[in-house]
Amino acid sequence: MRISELSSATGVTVPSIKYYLREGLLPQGELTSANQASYADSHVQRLKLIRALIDVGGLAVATAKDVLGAIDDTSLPLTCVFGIAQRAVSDTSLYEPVEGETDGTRQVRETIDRMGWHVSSDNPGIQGAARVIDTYTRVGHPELAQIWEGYAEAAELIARADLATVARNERLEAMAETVVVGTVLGDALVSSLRRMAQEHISNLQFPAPKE
Amino acid sequence: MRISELSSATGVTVPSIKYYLREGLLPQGELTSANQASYADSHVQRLKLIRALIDVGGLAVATAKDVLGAIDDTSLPLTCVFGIAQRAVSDTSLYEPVEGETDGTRQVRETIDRMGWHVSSDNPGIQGAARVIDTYTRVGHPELAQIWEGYAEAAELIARADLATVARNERLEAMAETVVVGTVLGDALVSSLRRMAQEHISNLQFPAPKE
DNA sequence: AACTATCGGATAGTTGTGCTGTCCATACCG
DNA sequence: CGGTATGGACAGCACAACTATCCGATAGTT
Repeated sequence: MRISELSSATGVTVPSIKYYLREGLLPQGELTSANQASYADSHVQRLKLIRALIDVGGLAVATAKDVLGAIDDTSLPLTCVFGIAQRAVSDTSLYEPVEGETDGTRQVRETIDRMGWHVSSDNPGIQGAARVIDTYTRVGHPELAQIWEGYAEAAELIARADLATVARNERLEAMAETVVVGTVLGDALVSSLRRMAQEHISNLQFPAPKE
Repeated sequence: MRISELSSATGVTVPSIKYYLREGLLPQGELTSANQASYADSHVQRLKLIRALIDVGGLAVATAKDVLGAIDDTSLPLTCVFGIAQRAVSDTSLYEPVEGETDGTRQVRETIDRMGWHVSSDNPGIQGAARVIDTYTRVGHPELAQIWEGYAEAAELIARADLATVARNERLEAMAETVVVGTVLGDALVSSLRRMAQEHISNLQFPAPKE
């Protein structure tokens, strides 16, 4: 398969494919001569995955490169892949360490205890959650900082579904990819479902007159 | 309060404040003469809100302008503000309409029915969820498309917590802002909690040897 | 009243990201 | 054998979000 066929098989333009090759997201094709290369089905799959991570998962190109590297490194244990995928979706200013002890970090620790969770202190979720809580108060909406109880229960349900799906996978070598795709795209799915549920519950609580 | 005081009160640089003024996110200060303006506490609050939406919520500047407009428009009913906030967080390629009937849209409709939700057909979550489902299959991980059951239950829990918090607000004129902040920042909070819960559940299912 | 720092407003420039376009020597295809 | 496609290098582009510079006016100190 040559580059133009790879392009038409995936809908990605040839210049973009060349860009991903340059950036190291897509492995080089097998060179058949000085300036001819052939691409396999695995390149089609990889390219679809790249676009999924970038377009649907919202990852930056450089971040996508990192998680693809984690998928390819078969020596990495699964928990490690999880961590890399988590850090990838968390690759925004949101997750930069909050300096020192804040109300947010305190509340997050309390909730972790209450839920009986066992979470390592470098989990990016801790920083992210603490920052959101602190922001709620900062913008003058401390009432939102109490929204926790429902969210934490829900997060545990989600994580159970996540792990059950990963465990159900029979092909062991595909599990790393499942973990990455599930973690990165799962956020978008949860948000989308939240939008729908919000409208439903909102209709129950504030019934609008039919137009 | 002059612009430099506004700057030091919020930690936002003077050029950035000028930029937000230009773009219409921050209302002009009251002109005391041809080239002197004074800013009030409301400007400090607004500026903090702007940075929260952009930095923590991840909104684009232009999108933040839209939701701020929705907060200010007191004639808008709350359900409308909800919709605008939802569309704001959904302002990525993820939510562009999927053309035609796909497996994803079919599965989303099924889930909506099963959950007994009442969701209008232009809810951005429908497009977003459908696209994620379709992407799961496209990248060769159809097993993830079954992750639904847990997610939908969890989304309903989250939405209940959201609505309960909004309803609990005593100041009616602040409810629109609560809705926006809760919707926009809530996604980040849910994702963060998901990261923590994932690590916890992952430790339960795949206990790692202590180093 | 002079002087200096700061102001608002306008405009231009910078940085980073994610492509896209052009070029060229080579290679395949009819 | 001639036209089209290829790989690779490099420059260019569009957009977003600032950031820097300049200007004449003004506020506050002296």
